[in-house]
This record gives sequence, structure tokens and C-alpha cells, in this order.
Amino acid sequence: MVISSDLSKNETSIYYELVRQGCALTAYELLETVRSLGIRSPTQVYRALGRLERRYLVHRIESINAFIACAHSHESNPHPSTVGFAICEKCGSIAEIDMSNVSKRLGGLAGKTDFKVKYSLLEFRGKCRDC
Amino acid sequence: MVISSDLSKNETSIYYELVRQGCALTAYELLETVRSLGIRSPTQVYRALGRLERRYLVHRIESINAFIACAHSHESNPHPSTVGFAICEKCGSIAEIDMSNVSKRLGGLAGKTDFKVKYSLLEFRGKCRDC
DNA sequence: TGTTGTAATGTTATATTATCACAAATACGA
DNA sequence: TCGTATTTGTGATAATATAACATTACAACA
Repeated sequence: MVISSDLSKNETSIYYELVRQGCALTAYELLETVRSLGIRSPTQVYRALGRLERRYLVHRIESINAFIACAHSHESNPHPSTVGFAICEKCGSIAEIDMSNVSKRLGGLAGKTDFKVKYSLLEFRGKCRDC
Repeated sequence: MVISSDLSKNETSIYYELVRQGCALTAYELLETVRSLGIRSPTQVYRALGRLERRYLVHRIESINAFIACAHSHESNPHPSTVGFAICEKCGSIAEIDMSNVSKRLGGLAGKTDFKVKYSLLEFRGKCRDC
């Protein structure tokens, strides 16, 4: 796992923690785990998360108010316009789905109604292989 | 607009209000507008919304914590497994997108990784025709 | 080196969104 | 009409997120 350089202190703390845990965490769960690193308030967590999101290093999973380190390098598409997740309702596991192949087609969907898509989010709810 | 029968008093109040306004409202916005109808607490609003969601009369829009009356009759597919929205970041308007044609193909996406999709949510962010 | 501007941080308070727990009222089939 | 399930009402509180403002770190550069 290559870690992006030029992250600030708090960004680093939050990002490494998400990478280390490898699962989705809420802002307040994160806050507890990084208290020992000197981060003391929700504001600090949300700020770092916001910046990490803007760099596409972290994704927000809307339907569960949680955050996860981006699983893909997004090398070919460093600024992904489409992200997808498969969320298991039984065990809570979350897999990021590679949307590179469907992104365009999805855009077309909205385009029909003259909507200019900047970003799209796809969230699947269901049951994972292990459950 | 055909209104589903067999709704309870509070469900009716909430659902009609969403239909009347024709846009997405947060639970607390709804609470204010239906106070005159005797609904006094968030709990009552969330309860009604939950039941309406289960009947697919109302959709929750995750990325903005808001609720909207379902725009489609879902006649041919009364229990939609895929819903899509186009959310304008400028004016806030929200259009529900008919996903009946892509639903299956999307499911295939997740199926590749042995994930059994029960429900999928697609949210576009961008700019609508009028903006 | 000192200065200056920008980004990042720290801190407190507060706003917003959502649920819990439990009691009371109501609907409705047997 | 009895019993049961559903719906409603109410108060408290939990969980999530932002505002406001003071301070600090640090790179650029005269």
C-alpha cells in the first residue's frame, strides 16, 4: 500500500488509522482511536476527513455515516467521478467496487434528463460471499 | 397522483406533505410543517417515514439526510431494488431517475464479487438543466 | 534573519439528525 | 367483547456534524 506523501499531521493520523483498520469507521470511532495521537475533538477529525476526501484518499459511505480508506489506487483515474460500495447487512463488511467500466454508462443515464454529473455514488446493500 | 390507501393517520400526514411539497425535506423540516396536524416529536416523524420507506412510498436520500415522495408508481416493479437520484448542487433540486433498465446490469457488477444485492442506491451530484 | 501570508491546529460551544424507553390509545379479528 | 397487535404520544438522550475564533506551524522571500 503506497501512502500519499504531503499529508499534514492530523491527516496522517486519520488516514493511517483507516488504512490500518481496513474497514469503515465513523468519525467518533476514529476520534477514540486517535486520541492517543493528540486529536481531541470531532472538529479535528471532520476536518482531516474532509481534506482526505477531497484528495480521494478516503470515501464517505453515506448510508452508514462512515469513512473508509480508498481501496483503489485510482491511478488511471486519479479523481474518480464514480465510487461504488457493496455493504453487507449481515456482517457489516464493505467492499469498494471498481466503477471504471460503468462510470460513463451511468453518466448517460442522468444525461438523458440534461443533468451534468460531477460525481456519482453507488451503494449496494445485501449479503457478502462469506455470509 | 394515486395515493396509497391503508395509511395510518401520521403516515398520511407525512406522506401528503412530501407529495404536496414535491421536494426533499429533512425530518425536522417535515416536523415543522406537520405540527398543525398534531405531530409533535421527531420520533413520530421518523416512525412514519420508516414505514413509508418500507412501502416504497418515500425514499431516503442518504447524501443529504432528506426524504422525498417516490416519483414513480413502481407499478411494474412495486418493490424497487434500485433507486437513483440526480441532486443539483446549485439549486438543490432532486430528480428521481428511473433505474428499471439498468438495475440488472448494476447487479451484475456486484455479482462478480459474489455479493448478493438486495437493494441499490445511486446518487448523482451535479448541475441540473435549469442551472 | 526577520517578516509575512497561508494552511493547519486547538478548543469550546452548539446545531442537526436520529433513537430509546415506556405508557396510553386505537384498530381489528376471533 | 375480549385479546392482541399496531399505532400514537411524550420526554429524554444518543449520535453525527458544524461554527466561531484564537493560536501555531511553516514555507516563501525581501
